[in-house]
Amino acid sequence: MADDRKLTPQGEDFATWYNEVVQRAELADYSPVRGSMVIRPWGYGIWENMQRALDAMFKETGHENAYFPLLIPMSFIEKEKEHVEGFAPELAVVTQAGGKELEEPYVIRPTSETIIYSMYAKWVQSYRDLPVLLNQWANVVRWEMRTRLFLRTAEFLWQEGHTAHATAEEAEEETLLILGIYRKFMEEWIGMPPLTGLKSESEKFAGAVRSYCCEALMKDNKALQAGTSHFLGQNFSRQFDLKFQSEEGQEEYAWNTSWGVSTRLVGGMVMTHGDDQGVVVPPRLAPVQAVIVPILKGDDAAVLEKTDQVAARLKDLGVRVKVDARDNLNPGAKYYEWERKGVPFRVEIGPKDIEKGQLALARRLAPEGEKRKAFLPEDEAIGTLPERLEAFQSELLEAAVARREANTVRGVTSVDELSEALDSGAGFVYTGWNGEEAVEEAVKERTKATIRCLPGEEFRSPEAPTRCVSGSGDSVAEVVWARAY
RNA sequence: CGGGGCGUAGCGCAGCCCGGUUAGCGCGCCUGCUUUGGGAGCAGGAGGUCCCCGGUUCAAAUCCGGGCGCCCCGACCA
Repeated sequence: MADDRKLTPQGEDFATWYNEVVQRAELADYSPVRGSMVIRPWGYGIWENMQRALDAMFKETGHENAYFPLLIPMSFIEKEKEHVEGFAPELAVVTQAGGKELEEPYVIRPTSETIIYSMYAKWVQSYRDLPVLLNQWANVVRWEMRTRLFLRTAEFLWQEGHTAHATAEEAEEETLLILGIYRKFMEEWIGMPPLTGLKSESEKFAGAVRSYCCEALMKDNKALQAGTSHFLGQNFSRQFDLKFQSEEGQEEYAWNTSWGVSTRLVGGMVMTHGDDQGVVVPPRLAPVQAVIVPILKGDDAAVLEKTDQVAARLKDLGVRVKVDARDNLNPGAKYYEWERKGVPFRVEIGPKDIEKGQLALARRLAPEGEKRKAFLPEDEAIGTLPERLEAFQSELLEAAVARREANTVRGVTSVDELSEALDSGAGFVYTGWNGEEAVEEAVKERTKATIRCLPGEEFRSPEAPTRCVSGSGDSVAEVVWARAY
């Protein structure tokens, strides 16, 4: 159980650090299935807390959960041209069942637009049936060439929202509503502040008219696409005959949106806050917010009794606590283990503390120059823990925002300058763009960076760029470049 | 799919080039005792299809052929 090796430092090899920390913090492990991982209880607990928070936000805004089949008829996927082109290379297909060849193969869903809109077509006749606002929590399979724990796995867990509306304006509004929810969730729960904006034509979802996205900057200065919200127009409704009769009696195709975030967010959390000691889990997501370690030296019964008392009092205050009373590990070994897993606070209780009516309270991270561990009067330590957890939560967000800003370069006007900025460690680089795909390709070829998004208004530079970074043509939009996961 | 690396006890590795006893080491695990405020100590013990299939040989972890999987770089990819 004890694991006394140090992690590969982030600065030495970030990718190796990531693989080690995910496994050794017991977030996930490799499985016998190629490219598929097992999400272990610690990682799954974090995902469950993400789910709970997001689910509540979806429901507050009028969405309901439903569930659609895992298997989708091949012909459904093939109906929308760009959709099938986008997903064909990574489909897993079922051709046999019940010992017989199937008449029509089934695809294991890579995403569910097709089967969901085919059902909406049955349920919607009138504008009075709109909007339809459904979400499903599900697993999907995409046969990726190269997989990485949480970031890109062949099978992953996600939520996918699918809505149908009577007007384009309403659908667009929905797309942006969800983008806002994603952003709020990432900031307030993960402490991972994303840039939000629009995808370029080449990066948008296969089958969408427009894709909005959340792009977060990881500690190695690579961008992670953390969530997307798509305006699908009538692309799918036309293929699946999703029509309704309008108030004026006209037959019209519905307007759709789809949006999703996945277990990739757990990887984003790791790469946003983790350090050389391990993962750091934001308090709101932590399955255990405070671990209590009893220091046993002879007077065990008294210490264990006090430990249980403190645990009960913290639980009453709404703190998720765990008592680690294992007797085969030294306290130090437990500290390292819980720090690697990223528990925000640790409480130590020993005979000396009982004598003095105090507790030792240690933070997973402390602000510059502050000690991580403090001895506090028992009542104070317990009573202030909820607010300390909230403070910890906001400090994580503040640190992540500061890191993003420190690694952002604006006003870049040439590809040379862009390339130089990226090579000297910049994360997000802002430039002008003439809207041509050829520029994206040329820059990608040279720098490995892609347009992560056309940033939303509040992220744009005070002065809009006038010329394209390529040097040819006026800028039609400011864009953000980064090397991405 | 191209290039590179790797696969030997739960984990990390040595042994392989140059075939030859019961296949080793560290950590972990089990039992006991002593410990416990930053990765405990001693003693005893358990644990192996040497990734898989085939070939060469009196004899294969080791040599040869094929396959599978993992990691890194690239290509590909919401």
